[in-house]
Amino acid sequence: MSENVIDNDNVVKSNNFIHQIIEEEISTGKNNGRVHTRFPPEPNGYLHIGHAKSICLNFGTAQKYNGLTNLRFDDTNPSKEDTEYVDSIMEDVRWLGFDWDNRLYYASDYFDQLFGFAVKLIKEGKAYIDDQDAETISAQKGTPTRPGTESPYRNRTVEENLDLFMRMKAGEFNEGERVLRGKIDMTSPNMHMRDPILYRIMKTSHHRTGDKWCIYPMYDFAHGQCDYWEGITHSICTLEFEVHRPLYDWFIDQLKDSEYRPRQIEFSRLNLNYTVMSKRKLLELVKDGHVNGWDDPRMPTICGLRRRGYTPESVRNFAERVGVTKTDGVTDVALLEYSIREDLNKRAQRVMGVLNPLKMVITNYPEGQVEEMDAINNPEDETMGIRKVPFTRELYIEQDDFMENPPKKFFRLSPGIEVRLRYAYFVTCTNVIKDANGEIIEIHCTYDPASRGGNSPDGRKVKSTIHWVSATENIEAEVRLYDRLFSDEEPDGHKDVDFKEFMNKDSLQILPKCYIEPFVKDAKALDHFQFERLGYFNVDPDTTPEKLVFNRTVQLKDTWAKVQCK
RNA sequence: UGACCUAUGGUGUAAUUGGCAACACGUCUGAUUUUGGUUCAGAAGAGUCCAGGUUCGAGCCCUGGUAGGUCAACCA
Repeated sequence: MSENVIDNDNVVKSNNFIHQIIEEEISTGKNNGRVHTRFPPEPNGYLHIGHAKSICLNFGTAQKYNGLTNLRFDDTNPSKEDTEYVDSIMEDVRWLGFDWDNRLYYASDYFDQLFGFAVKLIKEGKAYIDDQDAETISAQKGTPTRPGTESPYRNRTVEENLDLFMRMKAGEFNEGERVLRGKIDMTSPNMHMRDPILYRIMKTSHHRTGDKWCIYPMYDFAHGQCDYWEGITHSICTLEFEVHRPLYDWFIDQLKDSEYRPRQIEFSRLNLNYTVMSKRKLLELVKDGHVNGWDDPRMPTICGLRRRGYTPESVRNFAERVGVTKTDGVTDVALLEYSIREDLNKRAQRVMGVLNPLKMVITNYPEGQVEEMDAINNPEDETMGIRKVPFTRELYIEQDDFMENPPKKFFRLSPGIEVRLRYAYFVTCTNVIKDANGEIIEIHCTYDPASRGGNSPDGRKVKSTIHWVSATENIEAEVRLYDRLFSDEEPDGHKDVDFKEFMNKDSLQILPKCYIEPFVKDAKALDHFQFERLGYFNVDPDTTPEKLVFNRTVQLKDTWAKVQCK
């Protein structure tokens, strides 16, 4: 990678600013040189490519410094969370290739300790019960430019606070009637320090603790403490938590009883052009049926990318290439596409498939004859060997590979022109058959028997090699072509226009009847292929024994398409 | 009238902590090619947000601006 510096000892060093901080700390012996990170999703939705960046950062950083990474579910708000999400998150992290070993935690594991810590703060006069409603408290908080004012309940006695807190826990009050607040500083320039709410009443059963609790800690009151109790050294999160850091540190100060101290470090979240990344918007796309679920191959979710045909390696490489900084920017999806092409080019089984069939009849080829042609499985990897492809008198070729009146730089088949059928023969177009409307329905060719395998003994050249599939010896398949979901580079970047206005109406194109060479007949869900000259495709899980379904992961680079545009 | 953060080719990042602004994607040439793919060779493209200052020397340090982001859920 670009940030890799190969020094004289030939050691590859990747250094983002977080790694630099860590190396500095290791050299000064902070936390005894220990590195322990965590990936802390809230189980309220599916993970997306932005989370993948965070996962790679957290797990990758720990790996680099011989440290550990915990998986921790930040489940402090039972009204939004569900085990459905817990399961999908674990699956996605594993799929990416990371392992939390036996270190699976939940913020809810710490509810008792958190409660105890709250009691301690109350006893020390650092927290109090506020009886006001949300609106009043909010109004008293002031604004970023105007200081807040103190709650009339701020100076209750410890005894009264303790009594009220116990009664909150016992369920004596209704939701919204009481909250526990930290007693910090209502005039702080940082809004988060203005007596933040620590606990609120929620009479909702929790997906793990059931009805044991009716008061739940807020994010700020849970996250740093969980870090502390787990021995986390580097609490890596996204930029919007920057202003929470003083509060994070304040709680750590109240907790700390040794030299050990976790440190929150913020980095900028990933943005991709032509896509939206917020959970809320992705949920909207799913709920309103704009896509077919969280794992729709057009979605930037990890499960969507997986179904689309992305590999864990490609996603990890992408994350590495994007880098880690504090500057917010927008990454070009072209980089993501490059990452998957790069990976699949080396690994994908090649196969011939015709998406938009045009029948070709080789008039001088014996009827009923079937020849087995040798085809290379992957030119990038000789060990993958060769396979046989059946060749017959009637074939399908791609509609785009024939033009009756070709423009200047069109190298493919047209009347009177000779091309190579890949791994088979040279053929020359002799006739074009049209229907009553003048539509081309079939083309006739003659072949040169001497060119078997694709080379003529007389050494003559052709300008083009096209792919083909036997019209009789093939597998029919449905192929789903995907394009970007949005036609605008930044669909959620317009103040007055809803992001859905920019949805690309042609983001999904279904080709119900394509022809693929017989090799794919036993392909299993998620298997990758390169359809030669077209792109990378994988088998969609919708595939049944009766019907094979492919997704186009990404097209091959297409310089001809560029030429045409000019 | 606030606090905090950020600013380097079209895009994402780097610059050994003060020493000729580098890499990748993208773009454009050319070569090779039984994939208009891959690979290979090469090119264009920034003088580092602006203005001062320190210095032999500043993307890095100092001063002052400008622009953008974040913060006013009993969300995370």
